[in-house]
Amino acid sequence: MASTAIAERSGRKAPSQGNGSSKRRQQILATAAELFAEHGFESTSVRQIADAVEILAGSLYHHFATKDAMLHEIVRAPFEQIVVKYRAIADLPLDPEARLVTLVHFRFAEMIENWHLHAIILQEANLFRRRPDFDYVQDLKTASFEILQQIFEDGIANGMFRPDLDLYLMIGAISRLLSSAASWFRSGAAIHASRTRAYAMAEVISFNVDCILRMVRVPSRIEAAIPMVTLQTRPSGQVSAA
Amino acid sequence: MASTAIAERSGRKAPSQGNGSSKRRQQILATAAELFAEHGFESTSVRQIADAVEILAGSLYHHFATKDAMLHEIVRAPFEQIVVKYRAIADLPLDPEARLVTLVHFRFAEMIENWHLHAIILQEANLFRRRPDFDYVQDLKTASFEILQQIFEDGIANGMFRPDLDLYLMIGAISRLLSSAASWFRSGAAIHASRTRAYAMAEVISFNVDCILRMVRVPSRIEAAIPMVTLQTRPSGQVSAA
DNA sequence: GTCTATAAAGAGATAGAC
DNA sequence: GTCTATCTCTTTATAGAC
Repeated sequence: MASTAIAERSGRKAPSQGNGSSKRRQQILATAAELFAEHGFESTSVRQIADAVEILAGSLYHHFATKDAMLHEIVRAPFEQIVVKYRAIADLPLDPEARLVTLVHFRFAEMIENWHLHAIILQEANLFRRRPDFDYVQDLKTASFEILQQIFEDGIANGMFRPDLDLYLMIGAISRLLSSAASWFRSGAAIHASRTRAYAMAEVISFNVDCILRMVRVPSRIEAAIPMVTLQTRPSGQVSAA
Repeated sequence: MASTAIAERSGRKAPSQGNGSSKRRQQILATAAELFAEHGFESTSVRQIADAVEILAGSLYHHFATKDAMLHEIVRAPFEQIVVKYRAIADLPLDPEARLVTLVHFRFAEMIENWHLHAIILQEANLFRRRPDFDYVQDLKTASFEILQQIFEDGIANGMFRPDLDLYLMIGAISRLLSSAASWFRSGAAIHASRTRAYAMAEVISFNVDCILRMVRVPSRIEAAIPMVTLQTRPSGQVSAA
């Protein structure tokens, strides 16, 4: 029923919009995501996107109903899938600290990999807050907050993390620390760090893990070894600890 | 010589542009800053600014040569003055940790106070990187980096801070932590933190100071008392420790 | 200093030929 | 699935009356 209603709404003669993923569609979306991330959604014109994929502006409307629809397609499903992966990691059979470290590793690497998406989520936060049709973005952010919350509650319960932690502030701080660090790394500042040297991603991740653990560990564990983690991602998309 | 050249360049008949600060000019700039911070520079039209100050769009060009000129006036001088104040605090006759804590307090409060400016600096980072006429923004960021660097070098030298600190990474992390925390606080999330309760600014600052000190202190000082700081700002703009 | 009026370019989107 | 052509609205900016 729902799908019938959607099909009726999405196009009079339904060209190829809304559903499948022809190569062309995916290429256009990837290019649009890149431009949105670089210049902002509202400052990117459909003409710029069209030029970049060597098509005429009008022809884009064969693939997508509106510019907004492109943004939805870039953000919604991919973000949902990412949160699913976060949850899988948080559910691994490891102690809370190891789960935290694994999640931090994964989140950072994942943000670099899907940089365009995360840059858009970060930069267009105002837009998403204003527009009700993007409410799902906030919902997904809340979901990933709660994933970290569970880890911290476990860690406090078993004495690894400080019992006086304000979880709301701490989780927010860690999330922002990570995404701003990824943003910094992606901007190339890590490489052209002219003042000293270049930084590899693993090094930046280790630095951030170290910072985070110093913030959350009980004082007696402040110098404990940092858990090593290797993640295995199966072809199915499932993750497991190595 | 330079000022003559600028006067010649800035306008044929030089209305009231470039120099003084009539009330009207300041009102327009304040409104523009608000809109730029909220919606982004490129997404804000001169018409929106004009509407907000109840004037016609064309009339704005009596006050400012271009939309870009407005942005320069909003960012340049104010940011320069802020960095001057950062430096004054870093030069106070206190031990390095007290100077760090004082600077963090001041920076956070100042970011909330001049929120529009900081939001613009944060959000339009891409724009400022692309456009050579905004190079001074990067220069000022570098200057405030070096102010923190001096404090950390002193703190490592006298044994208060970890000698294994990577200053480049740590200063970047702290700067981003603070500005993202201020952004979060300003967004109202601190008040509508529906899940638990509201947070006062002093509380958020204390939390961040605590996090920062845990990251930088030598392990033996991890639970040392946190220096209390009260800043006095004289009418002249000079600051001193109370 | 603000208005009216308008230029010139660019925006998002549509219709219909091929 | 892409093109040509075009509509309508909005953009930054200017000229000149008041």
